[in-house]
Amino acid sequence: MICNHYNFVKMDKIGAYLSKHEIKPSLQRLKIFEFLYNNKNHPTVDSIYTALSPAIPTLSKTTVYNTLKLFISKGIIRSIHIEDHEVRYDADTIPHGHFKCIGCGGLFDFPFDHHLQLQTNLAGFQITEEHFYLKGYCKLCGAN
Amino acid sequence: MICNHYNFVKMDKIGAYLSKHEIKPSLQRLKIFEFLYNNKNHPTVDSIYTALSPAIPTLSKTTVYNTLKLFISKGIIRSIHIEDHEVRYDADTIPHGHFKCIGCGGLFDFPFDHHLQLQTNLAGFQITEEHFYLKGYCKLCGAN
DNA sequence: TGTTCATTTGTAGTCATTACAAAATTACTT
DNA sequence: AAGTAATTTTGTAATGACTACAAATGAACA
Ligand SMILES: [Mn+2]
Ligand SMILES: [Mn+2]
Ligand SMILES: [Zn+2]
Ligand SMILES: [Zn+2]
Repeated sequence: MICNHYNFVKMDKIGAYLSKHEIKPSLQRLKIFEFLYNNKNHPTVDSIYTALSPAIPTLSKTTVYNTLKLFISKGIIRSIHIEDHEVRYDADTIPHGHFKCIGCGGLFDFPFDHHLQLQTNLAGFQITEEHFYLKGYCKLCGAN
Repeated sequence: MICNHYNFVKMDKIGAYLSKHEIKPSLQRLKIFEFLYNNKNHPTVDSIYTALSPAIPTLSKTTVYNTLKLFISKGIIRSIHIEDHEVRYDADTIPHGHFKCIGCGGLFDFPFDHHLQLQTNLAGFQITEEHFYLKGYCKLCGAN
């Protein structure tokens, strides 16, 4: 159920990855990206902030917002908008689908062939992003 | 480019449509659904409110919010969350794709075969909704 | 060390949405 | 038709996620 498109070996590789994308690897940026990389359940701003606060006691929620916005502008993470009241983040930028469970709130990855859909009447349109997601009940929450 | 999945002939048919879905057809509800039905550009709460205010001078934005929420709970419209700062609404509930132009902000329909994707590793998951959308530049905004 | 620049932080402000209760409208009963 | 109850609409206040902004901190460099 989990996509593994990238292959960092160690924490210190993340610094090089950020640098390669013109992002100076400060402590906060390293930790935030590391958290996103290790937690493939698509965290929210709040869950990132709550998780990192103990390790970085001075961390500000504004920094989390700013850093995620920076990451998005550099193209190394994506934001996921499924519910109107929550934004979730994903360090996996290779196109894949998402399943949102309306029971437990879990957000799961699944692969899909993103070239199947393009045989549609969008001639002359320039596509830069594609998003595909499902909603329903996951295996554990199955309503029955 | 526009999907036409439903076939109301006249305004007064909308009352029956609402009733069939356990929605008492008040003036506000009729007008709001009619507007959504006639404007397939996926309006926002604000554009609905602004458009209907002249005809219904007493209209409250709260009523627009409440009515849209009611329509969604009864399953006759859908909300579309693509950007984090705007929610758009669609009276067409039959699965179809959306193309969001990052130039002009336009949101266009396109058909797609929603059964193509389901050959994926989601065994045991109950799917209740599927959403597929693209972002990029429309024919008019084409960046070149 | 001193100077400059980039990053982080806390606070104040914004804005879309919601909660809530009063007002208005509709439905029902006598 | 008048009275009563239920539903719907409306306006205002409150909420809460996100942003703007400027001070504080920290890194880079001479
Ligand atoms: Mn993902
Ligand atoms: Mn549509
Ligand atoms: Zn679940
Ligand atoms: Zn356009």
